[in-house]
Order: sequence, then C-alpha cells, then structure tokens
Amino acid sequence: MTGRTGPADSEATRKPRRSTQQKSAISAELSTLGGFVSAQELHRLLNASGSGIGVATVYRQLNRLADDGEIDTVTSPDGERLFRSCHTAEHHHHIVCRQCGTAVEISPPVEQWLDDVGRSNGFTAISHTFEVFGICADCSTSAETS
Amino acid sequence: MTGRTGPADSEATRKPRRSTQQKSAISAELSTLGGFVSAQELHRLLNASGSGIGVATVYRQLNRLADDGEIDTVTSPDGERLFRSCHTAEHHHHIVCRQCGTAVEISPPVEQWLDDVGRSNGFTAISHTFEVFGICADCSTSAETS
DNA sequence: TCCACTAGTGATAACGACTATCAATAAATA
DNA sequence: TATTTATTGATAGTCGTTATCACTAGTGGA
Ligand SMILES: [Mn+2]
Ligand SMILES: [Mn+2]
Ligand SMILES: [Zn+2]
Ligand SMILES: [Zn+2]
Repeated sequence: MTGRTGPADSEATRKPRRSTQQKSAISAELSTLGGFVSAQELHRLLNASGSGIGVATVYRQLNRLADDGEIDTVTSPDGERLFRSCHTAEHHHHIVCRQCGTAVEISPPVEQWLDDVGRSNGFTAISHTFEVFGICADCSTSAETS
Repeated sequence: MTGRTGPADSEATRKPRRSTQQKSAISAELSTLGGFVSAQELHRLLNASGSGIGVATVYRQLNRLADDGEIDTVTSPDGERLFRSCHTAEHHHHIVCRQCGTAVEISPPVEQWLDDVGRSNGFTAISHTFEVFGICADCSTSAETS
C-alpha cells in the first residue's frame, strides 16, 4: 500500500478537503449576505465583484458545504435550492422571505411527534422537509410605499 | 343563470373544462394506483396499457386536476412532483413511502402555530410545505426477505 | 524551495423535469 | 350536421443542476 496520509480513518468517511480561493470567496459572500440565495444568484454576485469563478464550482462548493453541515439549504416553492451561511449545529427550520431571502430560525415541536406518527403507521426511515416562506417586515413596508 | 352548478362564477375565475378520454384515463389510473406517482411514471404506465397519450397532456391534466383540488401533490426529496387521487377537501399532509408511493394522511397541529410564529417575527403571507417520506410496512418487510 | 501528486477548477456538453408552440383533433352546442 | 373552440400531441425550448475532462493550483514531502 502506498503511503496514504491521515489518521486511521474509515475509508467510508474519507473526504479530502483542500482550501481554495473559490471556496473562501463563496463562504465569505454567503456570510456577508446573511440570507438565503440561489446558486445562480450567488454566482452572479461573485462575478459582479470581478472574480471569474465558474458556475460549476459554485454548485460544487455549495453542495459540499451543505454536506459538511456548514451551511443550510432550503428548496424554494418553484424548486430552486437556496443556501445560507448558518452554523447552528442541530436540525432546525427557517421562515424565509420570498423577496429578499432574509430568514429567522424556528424549532417546531414536530420532530418527535413526526417519528411517533410515522411509527404508528408502520413507516420507518422517516425524513421530512418543513419549509416556510413569507414576506418579511422590511419587504412588506417597502412594498406599501411603492 | 345557465345550468352551471356551484357559486355565481366571476369571469376571472372562469375556467372552461371539457371532459376528454385522456383526462378520464389519467383520473382512472390515479384512482387504481392509490399512491403517489410522478407525471413521467404515470405517462409510462398509461402507454404500457396501449393508450397513446402524450406526455404534455399528462402534465396538463395533472396540473389542472391539482388546481381544481381534485388531486394532491407532493414534491419528492429530489424535486420531482408527485400526484395522487385524493378528495379530502381540507388542507392536509401525507407520509409518503419513498419506494411505492403509498401514503397516509396526517394533520399536524402546525398550521395555526405557524401563522403565530410568522406574525411574531413580522412575516406575512406565510406559506408552508410540510412533506414527510419514509418506508412503509410492506416495503420494509419485503426488503428484509430479499 | 522545488517537486510530484492529485483535489479542485471551469468551459461546456449533457441531463431531466417541465413548459411553450402550433397545427390537427374532437368535445360541446345549436 | 355544422360551427366553434378547448384539448391534444409531437416537438422544441427553458432552466436548474450535474457530468466531462483538460488544465490549474493546493499540499506534503524531499
Ligand atoms: Mn439555519
Ligand atoms: Mn390527501
Ligand atoms: Zn424580505
Ligand atoms: Zn412502500
């Protein structure tokens, strides 16, 4: 066997991760934005700032960050995936503004309840998506004064 | 008043609806299936039964049936829309089997709770998607005996 | 510091679900 | 039956996302 570096890692969990400029740019942009954005829009924003980052890389890093639990994802009503920088470790949900992407975190008490309902119906391996959208205070006031 | 049943329709809500063989075939197939199916799979099933129905028509009728509230829709974890014949008038949710599409209806107490949480955070026009997937009893037992 | 190795990048093609188009067809109504 | 027009269906197009693959650039060792 050739000198494989790293600790006695189980090869199933192995995931080499190299820190690149692109990944930093993406994380940084997500942090400054604060709210949820689509991959496409993030790509637009980054390129507007003169970084010739490719769209494939944006998708790749976004997916990877999501896998690593460093960012949260949400699927918009029309099927587009949205991302936002978030370091809350536990499982939680959001209310997301349809207009500007601003979000607040919520923790509904449905998690345990769900498991019970599923089990009592013979269902196992239960997963759920609970996504809430609305119009935030800022967006609704600025809409009135239009 | 022309023999139109139901409320005095405002022309904005007017929607002429003609009963075709295709629509009947789709509804029938949905009824016999019982569970959730994608438009693509439904199209496949219908064509396997020798009805040269077009895929565009399947999508059209499915969307229309959903608009009219005659069927329920759910979005699978990978973004595909699923449909099933269901005549429960009120808003409700399902636990759907990832494998065979079998579903049971659930009515979580999150509806009102959600509105309150949203309002207390300044959010209005709140909409939500609450979708639950799992493996039904039948599918999990048949998987064990593989 | 330089090198070898390979993860990561990016232009682009491909994919898949879904919708728009439009000439042809078949319900509805008189 | 004749007229009208909603509906159909083959097909091209849209759009978000992923696969390819030659090239670039982190990384760890010499
Ligand atoms: Mn979060
Ligand atoms: Mn239902
Ligand atoms: Zn907003
Ligand atoms: Zn099942």
